[in-house]
Amino acid sequence: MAVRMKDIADDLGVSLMTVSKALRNHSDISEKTRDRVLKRMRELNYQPDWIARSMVTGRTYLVGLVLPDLMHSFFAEVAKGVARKLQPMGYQVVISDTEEDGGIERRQVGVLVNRKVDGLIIASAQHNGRLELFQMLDRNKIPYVLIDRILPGTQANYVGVKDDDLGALATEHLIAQGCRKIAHIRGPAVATGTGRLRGYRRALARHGMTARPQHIASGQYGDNTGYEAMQQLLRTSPRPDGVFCYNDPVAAGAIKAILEARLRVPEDIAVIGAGNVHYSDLLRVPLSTVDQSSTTIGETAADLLLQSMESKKPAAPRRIFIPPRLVVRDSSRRKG
Amino acid sequence: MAVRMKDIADDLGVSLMTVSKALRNHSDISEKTRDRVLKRMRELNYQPDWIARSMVTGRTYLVGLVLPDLMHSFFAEVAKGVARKLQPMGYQVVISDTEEDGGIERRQVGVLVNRKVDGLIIASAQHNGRLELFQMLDRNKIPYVLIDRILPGTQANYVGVKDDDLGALATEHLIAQGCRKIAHIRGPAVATGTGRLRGYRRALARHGMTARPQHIASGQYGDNTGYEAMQQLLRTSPRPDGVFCYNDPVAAGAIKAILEARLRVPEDIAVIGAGNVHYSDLLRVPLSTVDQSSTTIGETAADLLLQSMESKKPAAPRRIFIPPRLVVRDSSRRKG
DNA sequence: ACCGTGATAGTTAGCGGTCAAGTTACAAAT
DNA sequence: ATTTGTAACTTGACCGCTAACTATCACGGT
Repeated sequence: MAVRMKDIADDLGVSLMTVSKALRNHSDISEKTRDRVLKRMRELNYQPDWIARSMVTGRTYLVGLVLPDLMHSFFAEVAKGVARKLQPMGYQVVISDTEEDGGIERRQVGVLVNRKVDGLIIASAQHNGRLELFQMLDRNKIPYVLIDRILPGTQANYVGVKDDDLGALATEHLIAQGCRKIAHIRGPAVATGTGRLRGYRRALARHGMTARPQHIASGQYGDNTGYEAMQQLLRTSPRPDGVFCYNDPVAAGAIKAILEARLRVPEDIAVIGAGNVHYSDLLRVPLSTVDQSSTTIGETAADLLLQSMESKKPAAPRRIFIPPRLVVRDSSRRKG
Repeated sequence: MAVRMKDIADDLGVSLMTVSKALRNHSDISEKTRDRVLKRMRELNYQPDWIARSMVTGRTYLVGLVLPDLMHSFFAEVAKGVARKLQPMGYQVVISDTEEDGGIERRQVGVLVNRKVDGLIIASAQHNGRLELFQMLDRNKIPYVLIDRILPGTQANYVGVKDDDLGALATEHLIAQGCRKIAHIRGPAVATGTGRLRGYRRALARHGMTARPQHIASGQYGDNTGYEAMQQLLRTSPRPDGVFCYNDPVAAGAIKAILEARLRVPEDIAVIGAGNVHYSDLLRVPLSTVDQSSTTIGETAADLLLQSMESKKPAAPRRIFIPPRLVVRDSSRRKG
């Protein structure tokens, strides 16, 4: 069916090997022959067979991208960044949505490994057994880069924001806007959630305040976390005058609750989220947020992975932190 | 390094072929031998080498998913649906973001084809040369399913909503809510955009109205299409009392413009979008919309592709239309 | 006793490439 | 004239697996 090297070789009366070498610019082919070969390849529209090549070289030019949830816009953006960086280098991205399930994650990584992907980029779901999973990768010498969720206690390539800093940045901003009773709607007890909480506390401490326990709401109530957690916060006393929300969807829910209670944003309560999802400024009250440069994270992770894959000797793992960036919109901007 | 069939064969004193057959439940292996083989496989944690297998069978168990924009939540949801359906069947999804660029699309499809993916799911960006692209697929006998954007004038598997119906459904709803001067903010001049416009016109016609030319705004002004197009509509006379927007982000922008003009939604102007993006009800005015069951589209496309891939004889192409579903929220709900 | 048959296992050839070790032919060095 | 060198190709062997034959053996029918 398709054109093979052999066809070209027979066609030109040279050996298969000559064709193979010519294609890969091997030094011991004369310019004349190489040109003949390349010309004929173009004429016949020869496409090298990746599979056959993989078989002998062991490289697949496939990269696995393992994400907890494609629909979460943060991960979608990361995916975009990764793809944009890798495709021009001849790599294809195999995607895997683990639905935040550790079991699926382990299984999928396993599948990808025995598909012999050249490398992996993983935003790992929380689960015990993560450690072994990554040790397995180390043993098999498969380069990988973790993103977003760091795995404490291991050395591994990592790209993400420092969640502490993110939390601190957001909280500092609220303080600068004059808020003095700042609440936090926290995220799940994974790295990201606890880091942001820690940053929140740190910022308060720096200004001689402490977080009132009743002002830290955790919202594991399902999908409209933000809405419900905020309702709960509104009943506390003193009533908060600023809220730092774990992420933008939560913040959107919080705003909804505040407005429903006939309070104003930001005059009565200033709100800031995190993630800078792209619809943030389409909300009725455009949402202040902390941008974590999702696409950049993806691109950077891809770069890091490329280095690990191309270099023969395993380089020392690196951790790259993208600085969080404040995006002030109406939900936290107090004039004067 | 890894365990191969040969290792198991030698280990057990049988031939390689026996192992191969045992693994695949070939009928001419005795139960006893098969069990011995499988047992040893488990003990040694044998993982078949997909590449080697592909090499001889010609099947890769890879499916290409070609999308114009991963960050668009519709496509992200589709991707999720596709992955969810395909992964359990042993297929992996190779993703490709074409950034709405026909050139990239063609190139990527090419790459995927010579990677020998078993099938493709494509939401094609608009460009001339599409036809040839799909003819190429036909020639190479690669099963594929188009989604969202149909390609007129060809026979091909397709899954999506009928955009006419979607437009009509939205418009009928506005009419039912008492709107009499209904405007439309239209999308780009591709299948989706024109279909929805056609549906809008059809619904109006059915009720003896016609679309006033000034009430059809096209908003190619960049990213806040909806906002700007709505401002323009607000200056027309008669002022519309209902707007059907091409999609939800546009609708969100439109609402913003309306509220800024100190008008009320839905009392003064009712608004409906399309797509039911997941943040629609986080907006200040929860947005009415037409759901196109993105995940279902993905799953259905995957099913259809599975059929084409598994059956040897190429089945007649099918077009599956998912009925659009009205989701009424506050932005269009008029009491009484 | 002969042969056909069904159940089980083994052999032979690749699939389309690449790698490493030959083989030429011809020019320069001894 | 013989050796040596080198540029330019060619020759197997092999990557891990499967398809399509071929071989072996026990058993029953005639």
